[in-house]
Amino acid sequence: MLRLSKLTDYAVVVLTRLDDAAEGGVLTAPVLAGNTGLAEPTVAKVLKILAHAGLVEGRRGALGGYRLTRPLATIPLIEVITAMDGPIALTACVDNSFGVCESESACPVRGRWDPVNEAIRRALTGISIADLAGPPAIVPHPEPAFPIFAAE
Amino acid sequence: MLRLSKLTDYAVVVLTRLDDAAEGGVLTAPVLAGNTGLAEPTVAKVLKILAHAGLVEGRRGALGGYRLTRPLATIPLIEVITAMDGPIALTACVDNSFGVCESESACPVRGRWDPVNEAIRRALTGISIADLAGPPAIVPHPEPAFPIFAAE
DNA sequence: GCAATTAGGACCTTGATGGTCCGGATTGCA
DNA sequence: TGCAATCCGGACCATCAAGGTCCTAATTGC
Repeated sequence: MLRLSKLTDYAVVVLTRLDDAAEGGVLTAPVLAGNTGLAEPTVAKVLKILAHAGLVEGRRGALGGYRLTRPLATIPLIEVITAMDGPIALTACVDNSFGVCESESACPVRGRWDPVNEAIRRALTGISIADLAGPPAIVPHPEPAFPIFAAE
Repeated sequence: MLRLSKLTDYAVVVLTRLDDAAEGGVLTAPVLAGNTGLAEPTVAKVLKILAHAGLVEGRRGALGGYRLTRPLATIPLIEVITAMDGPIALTACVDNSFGVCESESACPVRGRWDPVNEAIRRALTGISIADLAGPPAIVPHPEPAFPIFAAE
């Protein structure tokens, strides 16, 4: 299905809700769970991963919570996907690990998936989380030119 | 990981190998299995799905086999992915089926994934199977302009 | 009639994903 | 100083779809 994980979907929702916090304020995992309608342990898991990626910042103790480290408009979608799902890699043969594919010698598309991955990577880089959460009006993207096969 | 299924990967390999057949000739599943290094039942499965999608044509009986219905250059990658994996849909909330998501009322990104799916869809439409199997030299794509957020 | 081949589907196994839970560390407050 | 709230890190298990195999028809050529 070429789908991304639910955790990534949750992450986008949580990030947009986290944006509702007052300036400099923090939101706790239970509060975010309530706001999003997601289960609290799940939200906590998402926040931990996002914190590990540096997208959010956790503060412990009483009056602790999470807050964004950057405005949503400066967070490209691919960064969230990479944080939650790992690097974009449509197939297993994208890395240069030889010897793992038994069809290696006969495979005619070996190494050819890279441009595809790159094309998708660029598409996801050009969309910010703010674009997903923003007002209904679509904001034209500042980088309209999009050559699929750039010079390698 | 944002990966597509192995079957799709196999499909691309099989299609490129199928292109080796002589003009008008056919290749049988066992032969293709030998050429690709994949298991014969797996190749047969892939071919059946591709035949159902109209990308290849099967001929039964003795001297039967499969052949391409179109040149590889005219088959966009997305067509193979759609045939093998189903339609591109990064998240479950892309269709307009209301009432299935318990967080529906609180979800701030509802319906906002469509542009993302569309962006990826375009990226994959601009790449043909021939591009994946072709010579190392990258062929510049005839449709370089790629507005992420087109007017809706 | 027989062999070769595709067509269609059932079946089982395996791995990743989704989701939950627990103990420990940190912080603020009484 | 003790306590409560909260994040942090990881382990754990259930579920589900993907991967892969196999079997039985249907078709075709010799």
